[in-house]
Amino acid sequence: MQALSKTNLADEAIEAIRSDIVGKRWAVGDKLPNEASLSATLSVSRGTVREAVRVLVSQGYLETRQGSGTYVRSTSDASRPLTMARRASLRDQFEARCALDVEAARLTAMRKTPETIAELRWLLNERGSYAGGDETAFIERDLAFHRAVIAASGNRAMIEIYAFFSASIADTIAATLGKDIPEPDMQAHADIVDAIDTGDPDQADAAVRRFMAPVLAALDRMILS
Amino acid sequence: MQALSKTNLADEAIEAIRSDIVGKRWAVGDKLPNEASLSATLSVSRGTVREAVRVLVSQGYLETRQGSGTYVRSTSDASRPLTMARRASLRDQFEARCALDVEAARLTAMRKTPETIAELRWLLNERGSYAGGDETAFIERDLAFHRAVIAASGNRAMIEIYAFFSASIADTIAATLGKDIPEPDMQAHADIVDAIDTGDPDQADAAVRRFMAPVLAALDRMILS
DNA sequence: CTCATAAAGTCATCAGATGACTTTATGAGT
DNA sequence: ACTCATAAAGTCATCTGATGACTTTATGAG
Repeated sequence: MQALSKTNLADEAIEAIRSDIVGKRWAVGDKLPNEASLSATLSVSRGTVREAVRVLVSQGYLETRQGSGTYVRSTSDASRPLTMARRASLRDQFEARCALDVEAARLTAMRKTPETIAELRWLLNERGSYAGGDETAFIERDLAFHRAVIAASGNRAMIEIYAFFSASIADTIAATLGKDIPEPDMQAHADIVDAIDTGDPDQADAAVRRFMAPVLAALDRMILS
Repeated sequence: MQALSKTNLADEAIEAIRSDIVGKRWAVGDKLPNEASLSATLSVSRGTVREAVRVLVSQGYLETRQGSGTYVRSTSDASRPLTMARRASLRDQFEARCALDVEAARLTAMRKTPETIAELRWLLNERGSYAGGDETAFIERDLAFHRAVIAASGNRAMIEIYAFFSASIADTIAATLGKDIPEPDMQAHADIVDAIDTGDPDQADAAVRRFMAPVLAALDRMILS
């Protein structure tokens, strides 16, 4: 597909072996070639082969038995996609989170109740505007509002995936860059609630897109610079 | 949880480092001691340290930057949301997948190239219509088309999450009910490609929604009955 | 004070060697 | 012919040392 990400030898070895496993070249229970053979086949050192094998063991694909060999334990790993998603770029993760924001807002608009709207307005009021002080707490209040919008959609799958991206994005931001990312103001937030309150999915959709556009644009500028 | 077999230095190193991470001895973004130091601290060789670190990287806890060091990326268990999302209802999972379909189609419409469109049309032709025979192979071809639409968006996070839901949905369907879910026909698929080809995100969005509506409606009837 | 360059620090990878454990081959004893 | 202890071979586990690639920091000329 696209291989623009600089890849190291061990990761290539992991993918090479994994593809042979999921491609059913070896069945469950089969014994892999020994480390020396794999080393020669993949044109990497034995140490690199061992790193690759150990990762695949930790992911449940393989099992090693000292003195005996390495065996296929499973040909699939359900946790892989999320692990990979977590390694995607900040831009991509944010874009995915936006997708959930938009679609959840549509659902919420269709399924809203007066109580839902009241709770959202209350959370938004609690959030307030940032005026110095404990930034972590403010971010948590902000996130609580967004989570509530998703939660109001009633879709548990979206709720969990959204939480996944929120945490992953927070990690990435904390680890890589300062927060030069614009924080939409009170009015932008209130617009979302109002749009949901109309009960029209298209209005909710549009409100969230307007909300997110400047943030995504800022991320693009960061990448280009 | 962990077996009592202590027969493995690398696993002990993994647990030692992981416990220091989740125990907040190092915060997110912190730099770990270099490989030589870890090697001395844990009383294992550098190669063993590297195996341990690589496993933790694959699990999302750490991140290594050649020439710079090894950094804490997350202190939380990344697999929890996954487990919860898998437990969501089939309806919710499908709805989440639709959200990705819609948003990815928008992105693809904006970023498409002639090659992209050509590949999509080729895949759709390969898919053909189901006319009896190997149903598994047909489903795989159908999925390949949908995956290609997502892949063309260029968003790696969405690609992986989509794969996650696809697999999870397939599991759920196989485990619980037969396939009384309607399969959109050739024309519905072709409409999506055409809409993407216009380059207009709104048209792509609408095409996917038209595509998905009957499927979601069928799921709703199932739940109500 | 700026900025190109050198130096130091760190991960990536390789090669070779030894030890531990498992499996298989061997052969004496019955 | 069979049994079974033992040797031999095969394989993973681990260590040591070295080289290359990349990043960060220190240096010094202008």
